[in-house]
Amino acid sequence: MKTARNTAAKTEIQDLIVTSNVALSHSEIQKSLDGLCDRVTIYRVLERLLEEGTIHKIVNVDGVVKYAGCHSCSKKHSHNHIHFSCQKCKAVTCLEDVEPSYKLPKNYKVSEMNFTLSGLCPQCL
Amino acid sequence: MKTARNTAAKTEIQDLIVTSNVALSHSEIQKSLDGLCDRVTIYRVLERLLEEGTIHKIVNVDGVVKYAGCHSCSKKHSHNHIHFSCQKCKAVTCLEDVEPSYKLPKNYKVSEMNFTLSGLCPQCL
DNA sequence: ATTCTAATGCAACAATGTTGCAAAAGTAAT
DNA sequence: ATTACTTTTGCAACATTGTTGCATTAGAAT
Ligand SMILES: [Mn+2]
Ligand SMILES: [Mn+2]
Ligand SMILES: [Zn+2]
Ligand SMILES: [Zn+2]
Repeated sequence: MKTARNTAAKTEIQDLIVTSNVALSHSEIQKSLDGLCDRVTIYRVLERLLEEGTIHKIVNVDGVVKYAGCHSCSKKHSHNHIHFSCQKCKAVTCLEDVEPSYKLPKNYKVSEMNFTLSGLCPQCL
Repeated sequence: MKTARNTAAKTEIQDLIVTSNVALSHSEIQKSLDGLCDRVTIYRVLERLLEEGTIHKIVNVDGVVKYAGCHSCSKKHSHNHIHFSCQKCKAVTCLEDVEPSYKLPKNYKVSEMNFTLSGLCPQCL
């Protein structure tokens, strides 16, 4: 069996993401860590945190990948919430309360969704 | 003033995308063109087609950027439709008829949306 | 045919992400 | 505390995707 280990890198990265009120990109995390560990390690830690269900991944409209803490996810990711990407302050936030509704025409089996709105956030409006 | 010109590359790329019933990525287009023009030219043609409002850009859940023809866009892109990304056949399609509804909590100004569902398409179900 | 300039090719670069492998460091057992 | 096991890391090397500068090519209007 595989036994996960607690390392400085993992603890610090997890703390950064979960504490933050905006989603963070790999490069933003790297900047915050200030040389605590290698770039590759950050990628691998993020991968582990995703598998654990601690964080979730957001692909922004501009293609930038960001990470945010999970709140109502226990082991299985169930993200049916919207993300908002501010074009001015560049902040990407989870709108956990906003669940979109839609109706698919034919036989589709949905297992994942990625819904990002972009524009101006309340602070920048 | 700038006067657009019709070139072999542009004509071919536009035809490929508009004709296709699935969204195409840069690399898929490059493969189809089979050396007709340089990689960079493809990027620049895609940029032009986007500005012209002939095609629209889709950032998939996996981060892959795809391009599809516009149908109800006249100069201004207005894409309020959903995209579906099949995890089996990898096809990304426009579901032009499906318009999601949602209600944002605070003061947000939305100018763009990117909504992609992934799972199994009717063919793969 | 001449002229103007949009469009292209090429090389060089940057950003992001992945992989292999040896070294380092958790963790549990002794 | 020491040992043994295996996860995790660092480093180098690589792949993919996208951008930029500049000289050259080639539409299209005259
Ligand atoms: Mn979220
Ligand atoms: Mn579409
Ligand atoms: Zn903002
Ligand atoms: Zn399919």
